[in-house]
Amino acid sequence: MTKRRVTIRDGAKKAGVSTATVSRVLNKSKKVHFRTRRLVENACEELGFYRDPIAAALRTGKSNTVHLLIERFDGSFIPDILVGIEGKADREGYRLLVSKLDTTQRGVWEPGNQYIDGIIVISDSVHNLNLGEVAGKDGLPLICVYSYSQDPRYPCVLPDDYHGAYLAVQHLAESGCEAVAFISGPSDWPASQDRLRGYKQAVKDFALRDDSNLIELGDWTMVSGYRACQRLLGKTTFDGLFAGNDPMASGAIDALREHRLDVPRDVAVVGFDDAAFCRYVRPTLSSIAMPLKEMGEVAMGTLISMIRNDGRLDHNEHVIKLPCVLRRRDSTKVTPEHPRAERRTGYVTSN
Amino acid sequence: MTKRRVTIRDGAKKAGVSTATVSRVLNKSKKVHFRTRRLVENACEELGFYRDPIAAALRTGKSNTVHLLIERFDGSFIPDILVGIEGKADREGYRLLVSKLDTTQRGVWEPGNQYIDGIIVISDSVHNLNLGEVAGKDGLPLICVYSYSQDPRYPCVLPDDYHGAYLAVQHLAESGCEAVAFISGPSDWPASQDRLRGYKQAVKDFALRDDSNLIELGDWTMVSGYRACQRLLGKTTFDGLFAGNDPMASGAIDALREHRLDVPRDVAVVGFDDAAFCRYVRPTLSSIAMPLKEMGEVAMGTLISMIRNDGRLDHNEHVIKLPCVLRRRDSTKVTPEHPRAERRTGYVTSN
DNA sequence: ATGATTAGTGGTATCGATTACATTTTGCGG
DNA sequence: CCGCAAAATGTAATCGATACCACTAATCAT
Repeated sequence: MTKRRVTIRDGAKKAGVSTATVSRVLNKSKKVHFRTRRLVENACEELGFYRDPIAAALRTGKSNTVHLLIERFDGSFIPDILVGIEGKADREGYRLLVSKLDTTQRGVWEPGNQYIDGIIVISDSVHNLNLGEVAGKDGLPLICVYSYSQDPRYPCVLPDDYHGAYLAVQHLAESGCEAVAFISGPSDWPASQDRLRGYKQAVKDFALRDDSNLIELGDWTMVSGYRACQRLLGKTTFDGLFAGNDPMASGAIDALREHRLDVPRDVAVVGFDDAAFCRYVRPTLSSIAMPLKEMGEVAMGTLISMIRNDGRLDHNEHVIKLPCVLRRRDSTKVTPEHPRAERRTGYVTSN
Repeated sequence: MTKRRVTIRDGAKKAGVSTATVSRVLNKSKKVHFRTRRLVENACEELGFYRDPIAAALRTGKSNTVHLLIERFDGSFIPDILVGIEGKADREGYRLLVSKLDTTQRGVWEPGNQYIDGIIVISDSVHNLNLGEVAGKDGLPLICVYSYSQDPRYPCVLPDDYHGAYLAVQHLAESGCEAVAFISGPSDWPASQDRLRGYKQAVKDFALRDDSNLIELGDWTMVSGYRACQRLLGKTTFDGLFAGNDPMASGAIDALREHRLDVPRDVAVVGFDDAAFCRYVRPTLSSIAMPLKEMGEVAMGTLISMIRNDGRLDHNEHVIKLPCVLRRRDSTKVTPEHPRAERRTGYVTSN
């Protein structure tokens, strides 16, 4: 406990050079003779010396730390995004500080700036959030993941909802569906709008029944999916269903079951988000998986490049969209007895 | 960009006092006249001055930062634990640094100690992990969550698995079951052992059928639960089933369904962990919920008290167990047509 | 050979807050 | 109104690494 820290001075003395030289070695500066460098490296090695990042941060004003602001830790998509962020951060030598978004907003240690080099916001409701305020008046580099940013100073990384929805409907079409219903999330969410666009485009491209009766709104919850599906069943018929997220798909399946409709025989169903429970419900639920890990990696990578670029983004587009992928499961399985797919073979377009 | 930081000296000048006094105000030292204090507070307020935590950390050697080492970010129990940890940390004025356990172990910035005051390890497989090594030779205060620690220097916070299992079996008994099967996790996991003990005790206390044929092993996966249940069905009969976790319960239900047994009519089922998907499977799955948020809070609280106590734990027991709670859902519902519970009314013991 | 570069290195002020110690002010009994 | 303890405040060294500047030695062009 009484043991003093090994400082750069100890290293310098041991190597018989000045602290400045040791510092240069530590920072991989070019201007050190390779013999000296080796000398210093050995001395530090022997002493077990490592630079104190706190002292370095004080002097340089750079802490190699990124602050992660998370809206809800228990959002199901968070963990995978974190995996991506952490991996990239680690590889690039950045530390990660985390806290809850509102915690930080109410200013507990709000302008405890200066020791973070950038900010990543993970939220799904940033449209009612002032990013400029979060970045602080010092205008720290900031990027958000999973939510739109209107402000071009702050880039954002998003799943390509349009493309994901398109994939879902394409899959249903290729499974032989001819009328695909869509249960959308609330229409004021950018994600909902994009998914609706993707749905409509695919309906057109695959010559599915184009009918506004096939579209209903939910509020992302399971019960809203159940009710939306009931409304659909009350006014029209369909053999495919695309839900804006997995809980709504789950609720819809309940409604279908109540109407004695079998999934996937009578109606094939695709959800969105590829939540963990897709593997546990029966039938297992086909879904669109967002590239969460990649989103995290890209966000971290972009932020780092902003940090190194004096806080500015170098490329033009501040909205970065990453492609989703389809996860096929039983809820869209084509069984030998009901080879819907064959009926439609040939309709399938490119892409 | 060229704007210099507002320092303690600016605050001191503005308030007409010395930096020492400002510092004392900042640190809520008693020895400041309340008039001076107000003066300083106003000055700082006006200037928008906040102490630079980096400088403070350099001087004091305390950073008010706790390092969170997470084994797997995508473990389903992580988010709720984080909620607890973050909340407590925020309230107590601690920052949270996160990284992956193995990332840090392989020494990337390993002895970048000195700027963290303590460590929290979140892992479910710490029995093959050297905690002393993680804490470093400086012996930083360390606590683990969700995993056992053999070393009394490092406390751990766990769910009370024994009690949770007991609750599950009690619930099945009270729902009218007379023979409760148990699908255990691998027997080398401490959690499995505790849950088995809880199961056995409840079987005794509630006078359920005591039969080693009712116990099978799985490996936590859904398919292992399916197979274990098949084995059970091949050698015995039962009207209740307790699975060591939710995926195994889910697999078991598949096997039951294959055998044309209805859940909960023929067999009532309880899982463990209260995973998110319990609400989405059909029937919805009763489960034992671990007090994850509380575990996080208690871990953080305990760690902080260790930090303030020179790294040592003040109370004796280094294993802290928190009670689980039962979540009743449809997989154990007693229907009017099958009022098993009534059959057993009166058997119910205390607790 | 001379002056001009440049590579390599050292000396030391500095980042901003804390705190041991010194100093001043206040309070109070007599 | 004195004296002395307690309270309040100031002075300045310090934490450890960095980076500006200065300096030496080596390289090079003419």
